[in-house]
Amino acid sequence: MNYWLMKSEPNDFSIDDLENMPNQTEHWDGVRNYQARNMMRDQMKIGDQVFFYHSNCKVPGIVGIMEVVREGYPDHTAFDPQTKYFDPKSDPQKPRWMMVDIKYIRHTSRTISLAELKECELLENMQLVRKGNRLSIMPVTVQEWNAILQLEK
DNA sequence: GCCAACGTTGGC
DNA sequence: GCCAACGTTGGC
Repeated sequence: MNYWLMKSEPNDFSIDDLENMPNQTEHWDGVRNYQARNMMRDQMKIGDQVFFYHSNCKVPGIVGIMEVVREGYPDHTAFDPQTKYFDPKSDPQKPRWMMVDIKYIRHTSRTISLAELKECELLENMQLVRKGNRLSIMPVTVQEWNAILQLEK
């Protein structure tokens, strides 16, 4: 099993929104970055555990845990001119963008802030805390995963 | 709102 | 294939 972290702007889609979805499950649409796309297409497997991260907000940080429940398939929002994620270059016969389905597991007991993650020595090599990191999906090692769960307590 | 970092686009 | 221009991300 693999571990991941996925970012979302809470104004757009928050951990509470996910919890309130039917079956507490939603497709992770709108990713328009090839590296992130490749991870969803090739590496994310059913049962993988994922941190939900709130970005671009007052206190950026980890707010919950979720699980992959459907593996990579075409992101249909790329085909719909009505959505802000429309991409005319994505052909339904040959989709450019992919997504996975994610199911809510729980909120963390509190927001584990980016500032706190940056202070943790065990996490100093984590992609998230590196300067200039802009990937919205990234792998988390088992050591990092466990270190973050320790921080939560 | 600013701006650094980074990805993408497109002319050549 | 290079690289300047441009757009986006996201912390602060």
